[in-house]
Amino acid sequence: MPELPEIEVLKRSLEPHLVGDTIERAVVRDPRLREPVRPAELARRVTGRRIRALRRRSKYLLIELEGPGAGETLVVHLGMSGRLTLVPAGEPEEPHEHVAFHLRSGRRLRLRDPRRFGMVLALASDKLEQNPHFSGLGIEPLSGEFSGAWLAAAAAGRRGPVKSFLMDARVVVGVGNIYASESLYLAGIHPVRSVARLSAARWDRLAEAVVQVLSQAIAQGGTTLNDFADGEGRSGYFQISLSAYAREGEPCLTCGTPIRRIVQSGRSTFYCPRCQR
DNA sequence: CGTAGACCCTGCGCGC
DNA sequence: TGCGCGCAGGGTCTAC
Repeated sequence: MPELPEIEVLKRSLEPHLVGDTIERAVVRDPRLREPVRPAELARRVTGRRIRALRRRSKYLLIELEGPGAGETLVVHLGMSGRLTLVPAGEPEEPHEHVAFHLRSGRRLRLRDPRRFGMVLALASDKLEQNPHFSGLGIEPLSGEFSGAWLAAAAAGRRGPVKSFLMDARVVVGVGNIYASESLYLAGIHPVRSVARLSAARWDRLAEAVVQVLSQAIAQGGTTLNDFADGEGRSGYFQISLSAYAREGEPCLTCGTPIRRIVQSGRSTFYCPRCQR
């Protein structure tokens, strides 16, 4: 479901409602997620704490809680099928509901995740960077330091197709399967091309394309192919703007050549065989 | 060391 | 209608 833009949209939609509210109870209905939820530890770290701020790192939503010391951070990852929504108290439980946070305002923040690739855990805020999920993460593509030169430097001595490189979170975070195809299409770069064979100018174009695609997707509320929704259940509409992803056989918007689908590292890649070299 | 593939899950749409 | 198959936005581990 979610790549960087979807998590950013989720964060922005929840922020005004959550900041200032207090978590009164963490209810774990089904601990079976990618990493089993630890109910006792979760409750201990979040119960009674006021929500100070929301942040995003990579595809993780970070809910920062006040507390003694540096405070605690509630970490939520949506995996492929996770949905985090704010609902009124008394809303009936839905299938695949794993965790619900009861808030002082009476609302509930609940996580549903049919495929169970998601994650919920709480960490001491000052230990976040040392956590294995975060310690190896690469650069944020919407940060000022991200550039073609940065990508080129990260690619030095590496091999393999540029699409896999772009989706490697140790290099740059947040670019998943949809936005990798879209960025390469916009940059006019063939997804199979080796990172060892990209000029500096093309690295620049790629970095610009990534920034443009992600920014536009955020502005349009994310991509809803099946089930993405923000914290209040609203769908995104960037799917209307997709140029390559999920358009196999349909004409390229630039040259009319049918969009092609191939499989790289077990994931679908969509590209225009004429415009992308 | 880096890269490719398998794997973790459920649900949906499609063709037969 | 019902069934089997392929496919799905992610991350991690293993084998080469």
